[in-house]
Amino acid sequence: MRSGTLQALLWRRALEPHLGRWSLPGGRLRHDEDVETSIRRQLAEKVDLRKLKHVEQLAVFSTPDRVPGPRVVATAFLGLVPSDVEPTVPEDTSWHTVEQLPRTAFDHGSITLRARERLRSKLSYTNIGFALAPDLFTISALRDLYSAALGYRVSATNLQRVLTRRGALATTGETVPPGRSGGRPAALFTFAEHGMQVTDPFAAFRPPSTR
Amino acid sequence: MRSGTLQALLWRRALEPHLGRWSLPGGRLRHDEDVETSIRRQLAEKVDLRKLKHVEQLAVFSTPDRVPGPRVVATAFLGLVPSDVEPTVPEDTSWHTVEQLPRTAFDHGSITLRARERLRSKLSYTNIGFALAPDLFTISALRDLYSAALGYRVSATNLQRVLTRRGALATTGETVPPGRSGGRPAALFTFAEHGMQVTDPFAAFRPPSTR
DNA sequence: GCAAAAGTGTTTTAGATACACCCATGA
DNA sequence: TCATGGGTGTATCTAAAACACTTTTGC
Repeated sequence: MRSGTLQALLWRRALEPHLGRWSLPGGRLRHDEDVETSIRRQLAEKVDLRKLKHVEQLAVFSTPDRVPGPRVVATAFLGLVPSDVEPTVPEDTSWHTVEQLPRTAFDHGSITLRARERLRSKLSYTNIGFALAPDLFTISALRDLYSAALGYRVSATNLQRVLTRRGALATTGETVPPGRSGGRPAALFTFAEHGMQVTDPFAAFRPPSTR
Repeated sequence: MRSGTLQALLWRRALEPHLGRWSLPGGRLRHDEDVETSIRRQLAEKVDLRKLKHVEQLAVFSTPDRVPGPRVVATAFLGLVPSDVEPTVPEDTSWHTVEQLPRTAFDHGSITLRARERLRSKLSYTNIGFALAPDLFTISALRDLYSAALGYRVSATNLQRVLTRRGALATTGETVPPGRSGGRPAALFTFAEHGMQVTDPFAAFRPPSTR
């Protein structure tokens, strides 16, 4: 994610079919690796992306004709990279705003939209923001990340309170000086846990309280 | 599900490896079908189960040594059958309480537990109860189903209110006479929608209200 | 009449939103 | 001293849980 929008990393296909179209990075599963190891390897080898803070399975896409030629079953993943990773990606690879994806190869467009959907729901009931944010961040920076991912303006006030009440945020004591236009220095926060945790397990039907 | 517990349909393996152990029904994917079509076909052919009210992907299990011999990648599903389906299953197939599963083949025990986890969360924020209940049911019958699936006693009062407020329940006007021990006749309800719907989309971070 | 089961009314609690206000800084 | 952005205090809203109470039946 960069510049206030949610972005997906795509690369241009160098082979038929769908030569020249944008596609999600990936490749064949080896016999000695599981699917998560495989996708991490592919991202490292093919697009030099090693700093994923979170990787999770999305779904299997298996319609027989989803790819021309011999049948290909794909396990799709959602992988998240913090907003401060250097954007150096290889030639023929680039980040694309999810709101206006280019024409993609195969079903990669709908896979991307499903990934966004998954991210959006997890932002609500987990601490998954840790995977989008740098290690240290101000609340307004975090607000921008959440707003971009969710597609609507999030209130910084409430974001801070909700995440704090849930124990997801930790204060560092450090601050950042204001810009030219002034304003109070912003405090720097961290996520308390690294690794996804469900922070709001019972949206309803909670077990009876034990008091 | 039957008799107040959550149950899984397992069949005894007739072949090595793990001959005689209980395993989840399934089989190889054909070239002309997607994974959901495939699992529905296997359930129909192998264990004569055709009345699934809901089927959804769980996850891919792909650890290289999860099955002895040549590598097998499995796409696991959660499939739900209403409580009133006749329990006629073939020889060597039977329903097992998930709380005390027998020794299973391969990783089928952990797959089953993951399925239960998925079901439990979806009971909270969707109308997925429709897939566990008969077409017509009393609130106390529904309460028993929810209680068995969730593993704790659900209040009939609050269950009715929550599902009603969310628009998931519909009244039918019909009632059921009480048993020998008396009591007020119970009203029969239906689920308003057949097909899973998210009924509580925003556990948090709802978009600003448009008023 | 009384026990049993179903269902409703009402209070309480918890987690979130909304919004007014105070704080710390640059120019 | 004033505009600006950061942060807190407090009221309000909403969904759910908790529980007292009423309804309708069998015996």
